[in-house]
Amino acid sequence: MKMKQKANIYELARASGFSVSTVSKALNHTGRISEATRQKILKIASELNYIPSYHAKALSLNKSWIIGIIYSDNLGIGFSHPHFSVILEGFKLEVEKEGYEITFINRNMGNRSMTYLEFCQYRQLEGVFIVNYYSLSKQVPQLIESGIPLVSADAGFDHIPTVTSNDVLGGVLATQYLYNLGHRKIDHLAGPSYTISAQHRKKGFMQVVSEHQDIISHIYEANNYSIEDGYQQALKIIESNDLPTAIFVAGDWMALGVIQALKEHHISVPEDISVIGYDDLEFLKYSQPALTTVSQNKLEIGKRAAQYLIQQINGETVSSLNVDVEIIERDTCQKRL
Amino acid sequence: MKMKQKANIYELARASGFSVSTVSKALNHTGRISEATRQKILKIASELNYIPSYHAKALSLNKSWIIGIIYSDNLGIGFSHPHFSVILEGFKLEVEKEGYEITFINRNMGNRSMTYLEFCQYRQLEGVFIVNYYSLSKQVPQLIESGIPLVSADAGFDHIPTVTSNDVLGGVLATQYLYNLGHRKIDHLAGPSYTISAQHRKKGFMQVVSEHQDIISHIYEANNYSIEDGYQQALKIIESNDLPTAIFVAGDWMALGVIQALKEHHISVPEDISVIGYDDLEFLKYSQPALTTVSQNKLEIGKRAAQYLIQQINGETVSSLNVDVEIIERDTCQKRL
DNA sequence: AAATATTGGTAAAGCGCTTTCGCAAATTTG
DNA sequence: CAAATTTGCGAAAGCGCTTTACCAATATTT
Repeated sequence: MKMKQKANIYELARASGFSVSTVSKALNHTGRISEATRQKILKIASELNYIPSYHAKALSLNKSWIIGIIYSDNLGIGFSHPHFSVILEGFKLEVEKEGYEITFINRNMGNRSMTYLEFCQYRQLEGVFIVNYYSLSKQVPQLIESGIPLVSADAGFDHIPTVTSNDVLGGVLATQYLYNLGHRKIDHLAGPSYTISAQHRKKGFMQVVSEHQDIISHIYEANNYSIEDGYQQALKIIESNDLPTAIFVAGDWMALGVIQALKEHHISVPEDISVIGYDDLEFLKYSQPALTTVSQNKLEIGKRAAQYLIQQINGETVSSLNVDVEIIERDTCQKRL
Repeated sequence: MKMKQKANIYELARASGFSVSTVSKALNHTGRISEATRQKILKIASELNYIPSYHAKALSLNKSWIIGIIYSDNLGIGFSHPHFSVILEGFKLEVEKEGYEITFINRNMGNRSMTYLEFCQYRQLEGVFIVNYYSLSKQVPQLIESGIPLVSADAGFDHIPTVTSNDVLGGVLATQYLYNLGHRKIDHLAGPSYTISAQHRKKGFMQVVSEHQDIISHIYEANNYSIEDGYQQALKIIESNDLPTAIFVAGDWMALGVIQALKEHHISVPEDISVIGYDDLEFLKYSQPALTTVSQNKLEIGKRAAQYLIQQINGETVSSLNVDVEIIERDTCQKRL
């Protein structure tokens, strides 16, 4: 077979007998040309196996169709992060629908090392999605200032449209759920107070508590969302000698630790104590007993973030958004008579 | 501040008094120019906040510095895949070290829908990393034929350099481990036979069995690697009324199902039966009891795949590679006296 | 000191595409 | 049927960078 590899627009022009500009118009469905010549050119293009050059297009049009991703992973687990990786997945699916690609913003490409902003300029990115950020996010203010469209899925910067779970609602729902099951002694194991999410979940909890005079509650606070911390804090609850009948734990990992600690002290879940977690980590539906939890709609968060970013790229203004959460009823909560 | 946004090479030329070609040489450290003028130009470049244009560079140099990723996810879990997402992470880290970016090959960009190959040509990709593939991989042969550098982390195509775990070794190690613990009645729950990995693990198992006359074994086979299938197959083992003292399960998910089934039949792990899994899924170190398993070095697989691909991009020829696996001793296996 | 080699720099073409502007031919209007 | 409009197409400049080929000015060799 004689496929002329990588024909360009000039060859199409020669082969078709039309000019380069006419060919361009035919391929892009722009400008004024007759349908007849358009079809002729298209036919030849397909015969010659024509594929346009992205680089030339991008240079000429000054548009990259690429969105930058800031995915700072200081846990060292990268794509495996059970929360943010799903959000990123939702984001990717949505932007691809609109014809955009994603690329990871990386501060040290090859030899040269760049700032976030420099990379954006270098690659002419259309916008940036900040999935999450940690220490190396000092460069974010510079991005904001530059005026490039931004959206985030991690609370923290006030000046960026942010799409996150409605964690206050989550706290409310979880607590109400336990209350409606008949629980009146409900403890809350909060996440680390320096995280916005932990603050909000706690706020939701306290809101429900204040609405019901008959709830007796204690609040404990972990240093991070780890299984280990959940375990340690549960020990405190046990030592307090004032066991609740239910615990709202601000994270699934911690909930796992809590359940383990209870088990070791022969306190059974859910018979003695009901436990509800938060996050709905994929694999915990298989834990024993399967964890009841508050599910964040991660795919939806990613999707909405994508829409918000694209709207900004198109010149619209957007604000922040809280995505609803829902209770996933499984086996770690029980009616209290 | 008067930052002239987006100065280009022409402005550098005018500002410095040199020609465009000289400026280009200064910036890229190529050609023959004096160190003095080079410094002058560099100084001006930094003053003017110069950032080159990727598109112009790529068009001119005919080099994109971008590697395509085929990550067909028919499980619908995308980045969260516990095996392949880690491999991808390792790959990404390694190629970024060498100055490459990754992008996801996507067959329907915006309106136009492209084949894998068309996308590669459109974006002038340097090479392609096939992380895994499923149904829509029919286009892969076309890629192979095109001669673009390829590497895969999923066995299946003979004509692509592939980096995978040494699953035969894994089967051998797991079985030997049980044997050395004193087990002589060892069953194997194999993965679905249409997967290469399952075949290899089983092969390793059978190899050790054939080396020891005193091993009594049965082999069961699941339809997929799911927890559910593990559960079902375990029931068969239990019904057989010829319980082994140890089971080598070809996947962690299945192992979870197996343990659950045993538990429900009051057969305790590891006291009555030892169980060893395969994969070392991140979160299973927290299962109860913590699963002993064969760990695949996923980051290493990704890293080596990256190196192999870059070597091909640089014109070298590479073959396939098996990365070593290792036993992770935890709590589901026990000495048999 | 003449012949040769090296150095420092530039002009210009090329990478592949888009788009404005202009012009002739075809079509519509009054 | 002349005038005004619309249609179909092409020439050429522009996007921002690299690189070859060439030239003049130095430096090095006999």
